[in-house]
Amino acid sequence: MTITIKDVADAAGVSTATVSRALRGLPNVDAGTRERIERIAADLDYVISPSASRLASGRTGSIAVITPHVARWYFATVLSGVESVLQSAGIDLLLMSVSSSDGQHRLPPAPRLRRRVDGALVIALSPEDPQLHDVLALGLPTSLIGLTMPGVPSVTIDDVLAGRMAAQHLINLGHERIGVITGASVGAPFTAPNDRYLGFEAAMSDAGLEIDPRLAHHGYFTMTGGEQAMTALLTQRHPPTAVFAMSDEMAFGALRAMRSHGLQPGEDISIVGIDGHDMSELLDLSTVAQPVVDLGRSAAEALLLQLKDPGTGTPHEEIRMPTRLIVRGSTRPRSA
Amino acid sequence: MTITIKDVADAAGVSTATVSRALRGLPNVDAGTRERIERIAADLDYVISPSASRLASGRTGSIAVITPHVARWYFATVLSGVESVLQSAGIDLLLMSVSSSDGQHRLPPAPRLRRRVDGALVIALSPEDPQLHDVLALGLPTSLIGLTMPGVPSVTIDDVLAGRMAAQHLINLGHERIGVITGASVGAPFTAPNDRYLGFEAAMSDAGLEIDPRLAHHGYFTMTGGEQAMTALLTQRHPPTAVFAMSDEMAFGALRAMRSHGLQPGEDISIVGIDGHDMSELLDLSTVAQPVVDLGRSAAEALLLQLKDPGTGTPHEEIRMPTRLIVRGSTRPRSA
DNA sequence: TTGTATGCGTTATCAT
DNA sequence: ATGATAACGCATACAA
Repeated sequence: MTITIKDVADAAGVSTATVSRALRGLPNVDAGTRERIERIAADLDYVISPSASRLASGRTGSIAVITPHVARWYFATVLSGVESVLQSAGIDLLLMSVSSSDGQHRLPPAPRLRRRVDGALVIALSPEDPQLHDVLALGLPTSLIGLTMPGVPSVTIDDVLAGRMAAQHLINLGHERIGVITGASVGAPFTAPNDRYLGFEAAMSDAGLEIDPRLAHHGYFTMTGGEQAMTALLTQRHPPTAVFAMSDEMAFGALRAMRSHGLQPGEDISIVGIDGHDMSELLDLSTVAQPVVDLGRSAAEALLLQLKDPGTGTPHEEIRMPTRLIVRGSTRPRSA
Repeated sequence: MTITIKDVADAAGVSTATVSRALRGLPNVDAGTRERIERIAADLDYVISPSASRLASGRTGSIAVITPHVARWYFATVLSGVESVLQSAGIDLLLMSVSSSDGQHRLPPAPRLRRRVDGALVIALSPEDPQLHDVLALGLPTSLIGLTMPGVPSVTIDDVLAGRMAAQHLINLGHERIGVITGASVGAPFTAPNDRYLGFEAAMSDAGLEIDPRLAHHGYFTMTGGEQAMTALLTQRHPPTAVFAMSDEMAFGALRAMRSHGLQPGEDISIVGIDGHDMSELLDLSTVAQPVVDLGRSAAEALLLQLKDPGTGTPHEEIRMPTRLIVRGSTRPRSA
C-alpha cells in the first residue's frame, strides 16, 4: 500500500542503506547513483516515514514553542518569527500554550516534551514559573525569548535601556511629574517589568527627579489593566503630566482612560509605551519599539545552531536586540 | 540509558503487551495489575516513545494547522482556540504557515503533511489556492475554518448574514449613500469577501437603495489597505455618509483616514466593521462580532471526532457559528 | 486477563 | 561506494 524505502531500493537495484544515504544527501554516494535514486523516489512519490526515521535516528526533527499566550500580539508575533525560521530549516514546530499562572486548566508542558522534541523555545514566562524550571530540568537544548536566566541562552531586548529610553524621552520633553504603569511582579529578578522599571528609575534619578510612589500602578500587561491603572493616576490630587506604560497594550488602555476623562493624549498628558505594536501607529502612540519578529527569528536560529553542533559554539549566549524610540503625537513638550 | 516499556514490564513482572495495554487505558486489564504497572511506570519515570508508538500503530497523534498568517489577529485567535482543544486531547499541534499568494518564499504545505499528521485544519485560505487543493488531495481528515468548499467539513460564520447585518445597521440609521471597503477577490465563490458583499447587496436591495460602484474599494483585509480605500472614498465628489468595512482591521485603517481628513467617526461618517477585534472596543468601532476563538475550537473538536470514528458521523458537516452586532460610537443616525 | 511473536520503516554499524 | 543486518521501542493479532 504505502511505499517504503525498500520499494525504492528494489526499483533502483540498490540496498535500502544506499537509498537512505542518497536521499539524505550523505557523502560517499556515487553521483549517478544518487541521481537515479532521487528520480525513482520522485517517480514513486516516496516520502520518508518520520516515525521510523525518528525511531532509528533518535532525533525528532521538531522543536516545541512554549508560550503563555498564543493570540496576544507580542507572543503571536514572536511565534511568526520562529515559525519562518523553522519552516526554512524543515523542522516541525510544536505549539504548546501554558497556563501563565492565571490561565486555564492546562497540562504542564514538561512531560509533553519528553522524547518528542529536540529542543524548546520558551516565550516570556516568569523566571520564577515552576513550569519553566521543569522544562529546563529536561536538559534539552532550550532558548528563552523575552526573559533571561543565568546560564540559559536567551534572546531579549535590553529592558533596562528600553525603560530608560522611554523615561528619558518624557524627561527631555520637560516633564517632571511622571507616572508609570508597570506590568506586574516588579521585584522578581531577570524580568522585563523589573528591568524596565530599573531603567525608568535610573533615568529619573539621573535627571534629579523624584518618583512619586503614588504615581506607579500595575497594569498587568493588559489593555484593561492599563486602563484601570491610568484611571487611578488620573484621579490623583496631583496627576502626572506624563506617563510611561511598560507595554503598548497597557498604553492603549491608558489612552482609553484618558478619553473617558475627556483628556487629549499629548495635549493634556503625554504617554509613551514599549513594544512597537501594530496598532500604536494608528493610535498615534509614541513607543520604544522592539524587533519582536526578529526576537523569534534569532532565538530559533540560535537553537538550530545549538542542535547542529552540540559541543561547539558559546555554551550559553545572551543575545540583545536593539530598540528604537518612535515619537508620535502622544508625547509632547510639557505645556508651560 | 533511556528506560523502555521492557524495563517497566520486567519490574512489574508482566509482558510488554500488558504494560502497553495498561498504560493506554485499554480494557481487559486487571485493575490491580494496571494500578501496579502505573505506579511502577511513574516510579521509573517512564514515558512512551512517540516515535516507536507511531511507527507501530500508524497514528501520529498530531494534527497540522495551516494558516496564511500566524501573527494577525484573526488567525492567531483562531489558533488559540484550536490549541486549547488539541492540548486537552493530548494531540500535538504542528503549526505551518503558507504563502497566502502574496507572502514569503515558503515550502508548500502538502508534502510536509504526508505521513506526519493524522489530520489538518486549514484557516482562511482562498478556495482557489492550489496549496489548499494539494492539501485536500492528500485525503486526510481535514476541516476548514473561515472558508467553505463543497464536500469538505468547515466551520465558519454566515458571511452573507454578517454582511447583511452590517449593512442593515447602517440602513436602519437612515443612511442611504453607503460605501463599502471590500477584502479582495470578490467574485470568487465560497469566500468570505464575496459572501459579505452578497449580504451587503441584499440588504441594500431590500431597502430599495442603489449601490454606487464608485463607493466600493478594495482594502485587502489590511489596515493600510483600509486606509487607502477610505481615502479614495473621502475624495469622491459625493462621499458616502456611512461605510461598511468587511473587517475590523480595514475599518481601523478607515478611521485613521478619517482622522487625517479631520473627520469624526460617527459624527461625520458612520463606520461598521466585521470581526469583533480586540481593539474595536478601544477605538469605539461598531462591528459584527464573530466568535473567532470558538471557530477554532469547534473545528478542532469536529476534526477530533472525525479522527475517532472514521466512519460514523455526518460525512462532511458545515458548522455555522453565530454573529452579533455590537453598536458603538462609530455608527450614528444620519444627520438631518 | 495475560503472554508470544511479528511487523512498523528507518538508521547506522560493520563489512566488503 | 555499496550491501547486509542489527537495532530502535512499541502495538497488535493470535494464542493461551
